[in-house]
Amino acid sequence: MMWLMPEIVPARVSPYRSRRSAVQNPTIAEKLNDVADLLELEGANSFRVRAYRNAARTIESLTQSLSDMVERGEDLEELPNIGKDLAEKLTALVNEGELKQLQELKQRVPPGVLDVLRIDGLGPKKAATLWKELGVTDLDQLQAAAESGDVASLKGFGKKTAEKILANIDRVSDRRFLRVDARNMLEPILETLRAADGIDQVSPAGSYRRRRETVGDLDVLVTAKESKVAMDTLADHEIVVETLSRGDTKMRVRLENDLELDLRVVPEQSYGAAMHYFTGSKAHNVRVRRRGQERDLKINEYGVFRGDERIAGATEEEVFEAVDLRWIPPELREDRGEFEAAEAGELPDLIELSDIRGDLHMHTTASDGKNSIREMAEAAKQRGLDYIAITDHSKRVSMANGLDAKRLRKHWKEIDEINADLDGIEVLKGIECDILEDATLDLDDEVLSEGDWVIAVLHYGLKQPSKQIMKRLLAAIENPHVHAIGHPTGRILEKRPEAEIDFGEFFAAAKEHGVLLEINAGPERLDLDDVRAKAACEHGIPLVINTDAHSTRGLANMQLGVDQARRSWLTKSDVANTRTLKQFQKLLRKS
DNA sequence: GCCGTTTTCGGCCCGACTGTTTTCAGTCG
Repeated sequence: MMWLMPEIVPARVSPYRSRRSAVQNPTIAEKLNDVADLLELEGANSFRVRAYRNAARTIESLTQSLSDMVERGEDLEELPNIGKDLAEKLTALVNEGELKQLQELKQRVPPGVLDVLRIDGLGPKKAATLWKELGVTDLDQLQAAAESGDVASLKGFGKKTAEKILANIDRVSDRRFLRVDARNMLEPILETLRAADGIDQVSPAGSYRRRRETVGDLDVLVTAKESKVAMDTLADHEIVVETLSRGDTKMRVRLENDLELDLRVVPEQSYGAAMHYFTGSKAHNVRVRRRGQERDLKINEYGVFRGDERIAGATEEEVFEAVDLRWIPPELREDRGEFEAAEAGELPDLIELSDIRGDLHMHTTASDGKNSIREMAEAAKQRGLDYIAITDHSKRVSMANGLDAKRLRKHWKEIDEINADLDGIEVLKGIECDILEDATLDLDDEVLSEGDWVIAVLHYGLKQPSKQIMKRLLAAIENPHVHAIGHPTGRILEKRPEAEIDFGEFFAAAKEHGVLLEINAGPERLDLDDVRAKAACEHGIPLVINTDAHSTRGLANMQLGVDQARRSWLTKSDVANTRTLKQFQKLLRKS
C-alpha cells in the first residue's frame, strides 16, 4: 500500500542554503561572456555585446548565489546591468541549467573560433574574417593558413599580421600571476626608473595598485618632461626581454617570466588623472567618466576638462572631487558598490596592518617550519603582535613531519613552559588538523580538547566529488573542538574548477556553529578570494587574517592578507584577530 | 541589451598604437 508522505519540511531553512545542483555564479558569468564573444563574432551591436559583459561582471561580484535568489523569487531586475530580458534568460538558466541562446549561437559559430579570438592581436573582426574567408575554425587551421600565406593575402591583413599570429599562437593563455611573483619582477624595475635622471615620479598602477591577489600584467606610471629617457631605461633593463610596442607616451614590454608591463609617461600636471585612469578598474573608470559627462566634464588620463579648459587632474582627490565624490581607496575601485557607498558617506574605514594584534597560523621545526617556538614568538613580538598561535601539522601530513597525539601533547607542554618565561606576548597551543577523506579529523576529540585553537584544513582527497568535499567541510564545522577552517578555498580551488563548491551552504554552516574562517596570507597560493571573503563577512562570520608562516620571515606576509581583506571591504571590527586576546577568545565557541 | 535629475528613445568612456592603408579600422587597456 502507499504511505501518505508527510510534507518534508527542513528543521531549519537557512537563507543561504541552496540546492546542491544549483548552477554557481562563476559558471553563469562565463556563459554570459561566451554569449558576448559569440555575438561579437557575428557582428552584433557592440553595445548589446557590452551589456552581456556588464551583466557577467555583476554576477561575478555578487556576494550571494544567483541560483538562491531565483529560488527565493527575488527580482533579478533590481541588480545593476540586469534588465527584463536578461532577468528572464538568467531565470531560465538557473531552472534549466542551460542558456538556450548560447546553444543556438554555438550552432552558428564553430566553438574553435573562440580560441582564435584569444590570440593577441586578433579581435572579433579579424577572427570573423579568418573564419568566413578562409574557413579557419581552430588554431591548427590558423597556423596552416598563416604559414601558407593565405592570411597575408586577405584584405586588411598583411605579412606582419601573419608573423604576429605565428609568434603568438603558442602563447594563448589567460595566465595571471600571483601578486608576490609580480612584485618580485616589478620592484627592480621601479628602482631603476626612480634612479634615472629626468624621471620625476614613478608609481605602479593597475590591478597591482588595487592590490588584487593576482595580476594579468603590470602598469607603471611615470612623470617626466621627456618620455624617451624613461622608455630607454625600461628597454635596457635586464629583465625586459622584448619591446612589444612603443609610441610617444606608451610602451609595452615583455619580462623574463612572460609577464607583460605597460609604461605610461604623462606630464606632471596630469599625474592624478593618470594615476586614477591607469589604476582602474575599467568598470570603475567607466562610472567615473559617466559621472563626468553628467556634469559636462570630459575625463581622460590627462585631466578633467570643461570644454577645452582643464579644471583638475594634478591629484586623484581633484578628480574625485570634480565628480562630487571623496577619494576612494584603490582596493575598492571595482564598481562593486563604492560609488553608492561614497555618495551615502559610507565608505568603509578599511583595516590596516597595524590593527592586527595576533597571528594564529604558523609552523615550527616540530613539523615543517624553519624556526623554533621561541624564535617565532620573539619575531612576532618584534612585529608588535600581542599573541600568536603555534599550529603545526597533524600526523596525516607525514611529509611535513606532522604531529600525532603524543608529540602534540609534548609540543604543547613546551609552549606552556615558554609562555611562562616570555614577556609581552602570549602563545596559544594550536594545531592545523587535517580533515581526512572520510570526513573524520586526523586527531581525536580528546587531544583536540586540550588545545586553545584548532584549525581544520583539507590537504588530501581534493579530487573527490564536490559532494564529499562539502561533507568533509561540514563535518569539521560541526565538530565542537574546531574553532576555524584554515585557508578555506585555496587548496580546493587549486585542484578544482571553482564553480562546483557551494559556498552558500558552507557559510551558513560556519555561521550556525560559530566557526571562524581564515584569510590565509601564505604567498604560494590563492586563498579565500575577495568576493567570498566579503560574502562571509556579510553573513556575519568573523574572519581571521593569518600568515601560515613557516619561518620568522614568513610573518611579514601579514600585509598580503590585509591587502586582501581591504579588497573585501573589511574593517577592523570584521576581523577577529584585531581584538585583544581576551576578546578574541570570547568569540571562540566553548568545546 | 541596459538605462533614465534632458526617462520609453537615443544614447552607451576614451585614447594610444599598429598595420594596413592613403585617411583609417582594429585591437587593446
